[in-house]
Amino acid sequence: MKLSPLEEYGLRCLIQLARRGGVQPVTIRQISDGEGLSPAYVGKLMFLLQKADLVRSTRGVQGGYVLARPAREMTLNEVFQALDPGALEDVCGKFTGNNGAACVHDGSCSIKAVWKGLSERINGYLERVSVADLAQAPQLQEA
Amino acid sequence: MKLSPLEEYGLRCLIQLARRGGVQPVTIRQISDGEGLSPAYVGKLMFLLQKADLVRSTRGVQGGYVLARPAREMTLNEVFQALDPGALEDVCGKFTGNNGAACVHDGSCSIKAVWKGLSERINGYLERVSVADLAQAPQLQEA
DNA sequence: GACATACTATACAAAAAAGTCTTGATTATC
DNA sequence: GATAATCAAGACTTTTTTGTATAGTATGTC
Repeated sequence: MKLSPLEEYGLRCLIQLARRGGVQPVTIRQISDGEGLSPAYVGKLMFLLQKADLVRSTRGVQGGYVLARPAREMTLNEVFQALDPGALEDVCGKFTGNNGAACVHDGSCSIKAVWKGLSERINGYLERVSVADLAQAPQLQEA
Repeated sequence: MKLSPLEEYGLRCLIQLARRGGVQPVTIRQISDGEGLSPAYVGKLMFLLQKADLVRSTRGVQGGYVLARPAREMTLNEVFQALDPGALEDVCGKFTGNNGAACVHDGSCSIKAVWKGLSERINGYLERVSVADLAQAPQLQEA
């Protein structure tokens, strides 16, 4: 039950974009300097975020990245989904044990029900927190 | 934002113990057969669960494992903590980037506040679900 | 239109985690 | 008290994930 590095760092990059927040694109170099990450790694993160339509890129000399939408309308749920696809989903499909393709609990699977309830809770919380919340306040959000 | 295999499988083993629930110890072989896992792997899981005082073992011929406490008093929070220590904690200590030992956001770290809020939410939910809830009902718990 | 800047995409290496194996210790039964 | 059953603990291998490197494409400026 934890955040992956991709989720953590990707989120930070988005927050930095939101903070610099102008119309002027922010370059990978600027982001990587600001966050203490390698340019190559930031490139990969931005690639993932762009595929999920969270950032928009401009190439060439004055190029860089801007948020694709206002930070206020960008939820943590979307962000994590983009950076670690299929995380909170399909538990019974992933963990099947060695008995073959099907879950040994097939039919009366209680784990599935619990996990569903749990993931709904978590996603519910993540949907109520926007990137703007994080970008603006150093204080705890009581969303 | 996902469960690790250890958390998933370890939880299942506990549920199985709760279901068989007698005074008679359940052997590793029985658990591994029931869950479709290798005996060696179940051994490792039970080792972790015992260190956390969630199960109690008896050696020798009629040995095996029993729950250390009633399943009703055993929360998912404890279980996950036992199987993946330090998961929902200390994010800023773990992900520091390349700028050295300290988080580049030191001082005005908004991520830390957010993550704190998030982990409190999740733990709050996990504390309200017991192993007994999962062992008994195939339906969704609205805890 | 050549060149430098900057993103795009994939292949590769390194690190972490998962899962297996082996050796050892303990206990009931005969 | 010898034997078979069963857990204990750590070393080892395999797989997955993370992070890096590299080759390629687009664009603004001179």
